[in-house]
Amino acid sequence: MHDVARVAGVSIKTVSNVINDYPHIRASTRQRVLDAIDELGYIPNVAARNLRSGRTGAIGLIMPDLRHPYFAELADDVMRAAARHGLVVLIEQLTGDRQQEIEVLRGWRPRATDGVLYSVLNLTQDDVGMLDVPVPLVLLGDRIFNGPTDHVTIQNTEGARAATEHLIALGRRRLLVLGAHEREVVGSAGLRLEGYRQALRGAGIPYRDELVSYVDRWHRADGAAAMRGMLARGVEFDGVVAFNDSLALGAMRVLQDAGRRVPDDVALIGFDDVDETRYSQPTLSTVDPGRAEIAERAVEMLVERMGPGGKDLPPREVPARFKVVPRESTTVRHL
Amino acid sequence: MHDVARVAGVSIKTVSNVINDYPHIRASTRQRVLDAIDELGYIPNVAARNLRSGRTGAIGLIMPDLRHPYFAELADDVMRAAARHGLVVLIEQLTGDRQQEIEVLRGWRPRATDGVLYSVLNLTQDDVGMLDVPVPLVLLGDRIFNGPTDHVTIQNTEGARAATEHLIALGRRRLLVLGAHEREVVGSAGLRLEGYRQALRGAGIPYRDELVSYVDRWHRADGAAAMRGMLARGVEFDGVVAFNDSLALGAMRVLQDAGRRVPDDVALIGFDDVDETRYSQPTLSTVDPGRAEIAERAVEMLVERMGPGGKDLPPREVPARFKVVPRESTTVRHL
DNA sequence: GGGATGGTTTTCAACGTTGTAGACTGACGG
DNA sequence: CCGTCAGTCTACAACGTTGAAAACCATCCC
Repeated sequence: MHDVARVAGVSIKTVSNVINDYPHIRASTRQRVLDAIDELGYIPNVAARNLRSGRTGAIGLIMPDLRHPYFAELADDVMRAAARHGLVVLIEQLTGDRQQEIEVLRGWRPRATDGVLYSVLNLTQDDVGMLDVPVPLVLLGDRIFNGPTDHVTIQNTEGARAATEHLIALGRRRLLVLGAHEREVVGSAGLRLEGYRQALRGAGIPYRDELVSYVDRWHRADGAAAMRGMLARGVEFDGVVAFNDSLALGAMRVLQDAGRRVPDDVALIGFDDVDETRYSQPTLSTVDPGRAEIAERAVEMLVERMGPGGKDLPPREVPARFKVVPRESTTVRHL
Repeated sequence: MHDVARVAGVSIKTVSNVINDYPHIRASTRQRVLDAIDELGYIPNVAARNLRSGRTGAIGLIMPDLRHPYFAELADDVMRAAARHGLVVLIEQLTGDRQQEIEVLRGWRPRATDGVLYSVLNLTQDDVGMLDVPVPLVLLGDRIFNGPTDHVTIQNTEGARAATEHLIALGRRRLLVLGAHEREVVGSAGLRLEGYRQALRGAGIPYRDELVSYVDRWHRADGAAAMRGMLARGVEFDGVVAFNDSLALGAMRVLQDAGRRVPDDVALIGFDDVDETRYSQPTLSTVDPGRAEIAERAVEMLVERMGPGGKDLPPREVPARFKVVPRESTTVRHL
């Protein structure tokens, strides 16, 4: 920067002003500085800028690992949205371990960014205190309500309810659930289960616990294992509400191995609308939770909070628009 | 840090020394400092540290977007490997635009990290000059050879050849190729095509251009479209070598829609061994290019280069071990 | 002509840390 | 008793940038 200043014949502060688009600069001066920058191939030192200005130009994204297609696609959406605001995204993966999650929040990373997007996983209402971090924070997803922060929520209950109603509309009555979590109430699993129950209630179908499969993790392998367990126990069912697409796809595979036709014998619906659902055999009906909108809004809200006066905004909660996406796995062929 | 020093009754430099594990510190002093740090909840300022020390603790990962399951899984592997070395990963996505790719390399991001992992996409041998960046660089994948940098390579030719031979061993002779790139020689597509040709040659099967489907991008949708095109043209084939799993899965879906049985009518093999291949219907045979090993080795090599004397190491090229993973899409059922 | 005005540029200090070099301390050998 | 030495600790400056405030400089108006 000193070199640039010397070449352009100005002070380093003027170079700084040019770089930062300070308005009151004579056009000719600006041009001389820009030329000098070009000539010398000068690139600002990020660390020094961060140190002096207190902002890093980066936001953190704390989420479960990228192996989940949903989170990979969410990360992609977030990175694109952030790029539109000139921000870089630092991804921090959660292992599913509650202790690690708390350490991540308490750790230095949040302080190395201007703000944090946090796709909550293992924390509960009791952990609200944990969210009292010194940087702007926006939550994605579910779990903690009445927190001190902004929150872009997936409409878990409403979405699961709509998914379940979709199966009921096909005439299915014995509806398996994949992905429930024991004793959980405020997480995705708990909320989606509630949606399922609401739909049953609405249709006058009794809720039966034997149809609920408790699955901790939501990978394909878990869906496959859960379905194998159900089949082994000889449970009868003609529809499956899976709490995410991976579970649904893992389960579908097992169903087909067992000779059940999808959707004829068993109709199947997932949750998340990952790209993969468009290419499975059969294609998977699912609930689009509004992922792109979630990323977009979350970044926007974070940017607002990072801006001047952002600290004084009251906590906001924005529900994303969801919609049921019917595909082949719930489309009974006309024979 | 000043506060910590005051509370512990030492100079700030001693605090710094404790934090950085400087060996010559009296145990009692260290303890007093640690206690003070704890008491005050002190966290080092990353920007200041970066500025003073010249290192950022971050490495860049330049790659195509995370929507490709292969790259999402690779990013995950890289992040885990980096974490083991105490490094953070900054992901930069490529759009597929050659100009953007050059800008990314020329841009400030590489300079904001201690080193860069670069999963080459659109550059060719002619662009070797572009790689002359001021930070340590390790290439992942293919494309540029005899570059000035370290290079962890996928065994594209050998892998594709083994995949093709796998189909030939099943007795298939009319082998479709999905994912070739026009006139390309040194990229994944070119190298994999070469492997395909080698396998045909080895088996005395003539190479026929009508069986080669040129597909620019390698998403599921592209595989589906390519396969639709082939079917529309009435090309006859009994096996498909797809240059990645997404292409294969997209194509498989179209094949099944068209009433072709996989693998009975058409055997199908992909490339990458993404998780999804284990759950498709039927499961997809593929080539495991050694992704975990690639991430691991690449980070290791980058760390070596970032260390003292790293600049003087000669460029190294490490081929990853690959292996064919046979699954149902190439396992003819015994009827 | 002098002061007010507003655009343009500069000076100065500071952000929080670490590298360098040196100061202090006690133990030890001569 | 002094010099040496290893082990500990500290003073100081510097990393490259930007915020605050002041200086400069035309222009304009009374």
